[in-house]
Amino acid sequence: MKVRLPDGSKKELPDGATAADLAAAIGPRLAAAAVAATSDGRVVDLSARLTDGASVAVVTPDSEAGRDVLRHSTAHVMAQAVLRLWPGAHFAIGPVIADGFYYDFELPGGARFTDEDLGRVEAAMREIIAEDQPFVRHELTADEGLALFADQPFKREIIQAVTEGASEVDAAADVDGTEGPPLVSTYENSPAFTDLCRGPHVPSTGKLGHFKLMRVAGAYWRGDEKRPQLQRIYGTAWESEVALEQYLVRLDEAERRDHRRLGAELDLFSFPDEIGSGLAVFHPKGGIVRMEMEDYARKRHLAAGYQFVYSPHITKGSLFEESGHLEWFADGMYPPMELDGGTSYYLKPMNCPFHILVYRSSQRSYRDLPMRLFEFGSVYRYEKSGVVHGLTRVRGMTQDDAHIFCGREQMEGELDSLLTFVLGLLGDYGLDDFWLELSTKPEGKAVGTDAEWTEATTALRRVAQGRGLELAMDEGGGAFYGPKISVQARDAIGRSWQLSTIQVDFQLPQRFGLEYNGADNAKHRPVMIHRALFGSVERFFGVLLEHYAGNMPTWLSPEQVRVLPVRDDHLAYAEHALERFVAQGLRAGVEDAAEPLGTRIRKAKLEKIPYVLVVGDQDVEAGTVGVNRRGEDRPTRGVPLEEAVEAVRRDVQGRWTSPTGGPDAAGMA
RNA sequence: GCCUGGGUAGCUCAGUCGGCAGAGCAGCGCAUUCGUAAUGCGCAGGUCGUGGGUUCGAGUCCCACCUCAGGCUCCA
Repeated sequence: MKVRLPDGSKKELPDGATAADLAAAIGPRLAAAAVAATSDGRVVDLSARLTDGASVAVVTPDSEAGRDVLRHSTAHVMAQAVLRLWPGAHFAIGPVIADGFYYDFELPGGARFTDEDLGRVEAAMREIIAEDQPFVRHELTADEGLALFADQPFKREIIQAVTEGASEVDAAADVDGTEGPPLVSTYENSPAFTDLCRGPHVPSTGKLGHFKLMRVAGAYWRGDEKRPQLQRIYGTAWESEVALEQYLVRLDEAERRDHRRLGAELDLFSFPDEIGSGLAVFHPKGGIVRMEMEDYARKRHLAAGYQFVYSPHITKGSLFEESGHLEWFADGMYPPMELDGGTSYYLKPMNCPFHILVYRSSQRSYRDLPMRLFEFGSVYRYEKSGVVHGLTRVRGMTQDDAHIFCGREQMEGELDSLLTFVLGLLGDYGLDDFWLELSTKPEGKAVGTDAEWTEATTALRRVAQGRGLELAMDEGGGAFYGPKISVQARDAIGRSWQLSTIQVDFQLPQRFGLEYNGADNAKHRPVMIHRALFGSVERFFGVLLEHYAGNMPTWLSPEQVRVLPVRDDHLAYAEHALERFVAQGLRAGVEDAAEPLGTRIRKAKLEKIPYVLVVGDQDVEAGTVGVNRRGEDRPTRGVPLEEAVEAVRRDVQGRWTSPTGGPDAAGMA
């Protein structure tokens, strides 16, 4: 028989040859490295028989597919190790995830994993790997499978779900697509361990070894809060010790960028216990960053035709009854404050009802539309205690929130210009790698007719597609009142953050009976678009901080320039220089020579100040400064003072994100 | 809310068997006046997350709560 190789060539093999035979026929080094193969795009075991005419490729561990196989096989070895250490444990599923894998278990007697257990499990895994056990695939009927896993309830549940053709396809099992009784596949490592699995796997455990168990966690069976909570171990596995090491370094880098750590180090914000979980205070330096962020957004919104409104933090419950929030969002709200007359007041979780009341405060004409009402609105949401996380998930936040009221026929155009506005604005903050996600009607938790949902969803989809950006579907992920597009941004180290959301809403205008007089002198109902570009100011702050690793662009930096006199007899000149920067509206400071120059430079660098200027005898003489820019190795001496002022001014005015503030400089301490 | 691990000086952390509360950095004082990432000496700083309990004696053992981290679930 003949098979086609990736380079287009054909290879003649004896009938019945396996993928391993193919690798061996190509070369001994490939055969030794091979962990799996692909046949017509499907990843298969090396032991799989090839079919005549198939397009095949050998999979090595240094590819995405290869690492997946490695990780999946390592997960099996971990399960085997856990079952060896905890006889009678039940094991559930063990899929591959980004950069690693996990496996869920139920330990006998309700036991839990502790961090110390990770070392024991790792040691047992290394034994299994040293034993070089083969992964042997078997195919069984469902009944045989149920018998084999008689004492493994989770495996039995998977077999039942999969063979009944349930739509929830599970990664842990495989159904033979052909006629006859449904088959499931298993992999046997040793007489002591067989796992239900779709595969494929490396040929034997000896191919594994560059792994590390990362942490233990609880996880609900099938992600359902109402089902038993299982014990999960997360691990990572790589093709080589070097690759594993590089991954761990990458984790360290992410940790160095952690906005919670940077927030404390740079004295930007904190979460005092005295206030409560998920409630931040911004310190003076963080306050400047935030003020600049907000001021620029205000300017852009004004220019884009938004009108500014303000609304209170609390309201009578009747408003949230009218809006439907008490019916649909009560779980996310703080409990009511009961006042004298028995009236309940609530902290607002959203701004929309207030903006609606502004709209409804007088008669509206088609000439008023689209009406775009903007507010930095602080809202409070009662998040479950386990979910608060730094600035990205808080209980009190400020949204850069606006509601656009427009005619139905204006909707699509408005959405389109809105998306342009969003991407442009985010770009000015230095984010420029986006993808979109379209969230559709949530089942059983939505208001409105199917026709309305379809109309809104279609409009959003058309606008999103018109952008040519990657578009992912989030079926059932919409809010109860309408579908949405969320704009996801990738940061400097490739992580995605959900930022902007744009939601269409036919419901609230209806609930609140909103109207406008059309050109036809008839009453019409406006459409409402909810949108927040930062998502929340707090989250966006955190995202920018991580994106820049604390090296905020100069225009956002709390202190843009620090002037250091070499000796105190240069102090007067340093202060003169300072005045020149301050006169241009720049944020600058001077530190006198009480400490050695090297120490003061180090302090300024650790504070990530974009421009450190040193002035000494020569500068006083010549009217110059020595410029030490963030992200550059060596300073530039003898720059005329006014030239330096102008350079910083241009940096700020242009909102440069590179090189001094951008990701290019992000690696600098 | 659930699972695992934490909370000791402003920060990072040590604290053995239950027996006087420790270090580095930061801060303050004095000296030092220096050309590009840590000058020296000294001083001060703590209700060991909070509240109960066990004990002659608790940072250490037990219980409850608060809070943080990593997950699950959820979401801007």
